[in-house]
Amino acid sequence: EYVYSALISGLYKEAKSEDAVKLWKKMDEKGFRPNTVVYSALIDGLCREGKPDEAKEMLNEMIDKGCVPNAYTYSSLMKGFFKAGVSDKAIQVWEEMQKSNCAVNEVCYSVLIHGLCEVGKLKEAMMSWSHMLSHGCKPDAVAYTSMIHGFCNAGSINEALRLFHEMICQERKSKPDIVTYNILFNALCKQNETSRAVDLLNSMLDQGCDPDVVTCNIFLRTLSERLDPPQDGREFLDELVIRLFKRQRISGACKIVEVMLGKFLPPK
RNA sequence: AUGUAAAGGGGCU
Repeated sequence: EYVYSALISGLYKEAKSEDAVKLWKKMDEKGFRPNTVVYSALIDGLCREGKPDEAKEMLNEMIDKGCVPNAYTYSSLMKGFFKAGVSDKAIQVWEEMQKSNCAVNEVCYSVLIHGLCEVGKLKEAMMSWSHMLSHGCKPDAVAYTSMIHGFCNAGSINEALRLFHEMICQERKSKPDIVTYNILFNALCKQNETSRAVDLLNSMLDQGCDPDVVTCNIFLRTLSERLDPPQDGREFLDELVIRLFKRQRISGACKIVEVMLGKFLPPK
């Protein structure tokens, strides 16, 4: 099981689906009975390939054979249908999971909330958020960030910030990370609230979170598009490097220097 | 304590 699941998953991720299917057939010929993990790897692979309907058939097959789908299986399938633009079927999978005895976790909720937000169903996403809380499932950083992203895209930055402040007080697995911050930077910059974005950047540095290449791109873009006269961002990044260095954040500073070199913005 | 076969979030394109 361990080898087959790892191979199938890896082959699909490298876009070698023919090889994955060959392996699956070979496994079958050998009379090997795949378990939940192996089925889940195949279902996830089919979804990545854009074939969620085939993946759904495999779900039915595994159930017929007495194999019990779990949160991995259902979350992959939901994501697959969302990715294919068939959110109705994704929701059907969600409902099927609810009817099963499967323990729903924060990953399932993240996939659902992300998918709903992506098709503009913010209300439904918020209902899923409440559902998660009322069922005793604690949102982790990804779940929070998915909901925050949904609020930002709907223009509800204040709602997004309310969740963000909630995250700050949580335990480690629910603390905001660089992805959370980048989503907020992007939303604030796009609403011409650059100074609030810079304030948030400062508090991020205080929290011990290092900026990355996406952070740089977000700020460089606003500096060149929203500023009169436009800036190339070199000074901004130079200052960032210095501030990281002063805080002994050597690897964080190096990351920014690498970004600068990659953009032909020579650091001072 | 953490990690140890399969699933989830960010900018530009």
